[in-house]
Amino acid sequence: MSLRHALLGLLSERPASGYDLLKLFETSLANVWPATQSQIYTELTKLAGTGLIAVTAEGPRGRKEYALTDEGMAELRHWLTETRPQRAVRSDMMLRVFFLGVLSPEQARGYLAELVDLSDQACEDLRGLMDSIDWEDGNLSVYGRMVLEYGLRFNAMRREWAQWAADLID
Amino acid sequence: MSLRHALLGLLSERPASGYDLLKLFETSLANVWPATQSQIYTELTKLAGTGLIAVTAEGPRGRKEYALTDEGMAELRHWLTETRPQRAVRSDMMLRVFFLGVLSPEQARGYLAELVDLSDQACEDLRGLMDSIDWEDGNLSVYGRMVLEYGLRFNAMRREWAQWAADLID
DNA sequence: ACTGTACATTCCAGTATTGACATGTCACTA
DNA sequence: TAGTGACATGTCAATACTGGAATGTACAGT
Repeated sequence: MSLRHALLGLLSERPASGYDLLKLFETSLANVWPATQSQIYTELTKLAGTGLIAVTAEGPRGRKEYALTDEGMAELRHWLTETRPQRAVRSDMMLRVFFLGVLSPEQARGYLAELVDLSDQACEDLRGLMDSIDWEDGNLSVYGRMVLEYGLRFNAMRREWAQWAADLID
Repeated sequence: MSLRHALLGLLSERPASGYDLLKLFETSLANVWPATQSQIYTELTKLAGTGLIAVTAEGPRGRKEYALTDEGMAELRHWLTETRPQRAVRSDMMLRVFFLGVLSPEQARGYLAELVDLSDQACEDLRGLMDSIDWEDGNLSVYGRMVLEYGLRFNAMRREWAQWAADLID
């Protein structure tokens, strides 16, 4: 159900088309809630159907600009304040670690070394993102930056952990 | 596709019934790849259909014990060595942070304070889990412990971050 | 005038996941 | 012996997600 709220959240900042939202997902939200193009367009149609958002303008190439309605804003606030976040986080990466025992120690170490590289790469990407973003925006800018910091800390933590774990195999 | 491999991984340690696997998911795997009962039984049937696992014994109450076949083991190894883990991690919790701007600073701070508590709680739960597990087992024990350590570090990191973020709002 | 690229949307089949409901057995104990 | 709780599986409808195909428009540069 979070995709719905992710869209409401983005639209709370400013009106946007499906295409705009897709780009926003690719940059800012990709690291916390990835979504595909088909999913976004489908959900926008549903959201418009239930009145949480509305088409406020039409542009070239069939562009439809959506904006949050009062009901949509109410739903967004309700989600943020009245519902508890899910504790469960799925991690393919960590799931694999459980079963490294079926591989040789060398292979297991190799996997963990890969995680180190991957975390480094992710950190670098986030830093690139940080530089590329126009930080003059509204609320999303302040809180988006917070999430970015989280990403950096998270990857640093994972890097250290993978290093530690790889050393442990010896 | 990871549930399939999670099951293969657990069965690589020892044969087990759907019920056993369900319990294993509830404890060890709940934090990296949650799965429901219906999903597990459905997947076991499919896996048995494709020959990656096989029923090796039947017990009371219709209990069916599954074991990994050679093909299943090959598939598990293939997954671990030949396929890249997904970088994307969905986090409801962090998604919300993006949109805290629609709330008052007090409410936003409240949410972050909740994350601090939640992380503390998670740490405590993991420590409880650590004490309750029989660490004399095979491979799963070694690598399961690694994942547990990851959980502890992860929650500690998140705690610090949430604290930092809450302070930032002032 | 042509061409490539970015813009922009819709639809679909297949798979994964959720959250029930339904059914029955076995062991223990009050 | 009646009841409870743990054991054990199967099924279903609804929703979420993936990955791709199909279609077409506007614009900038050559």
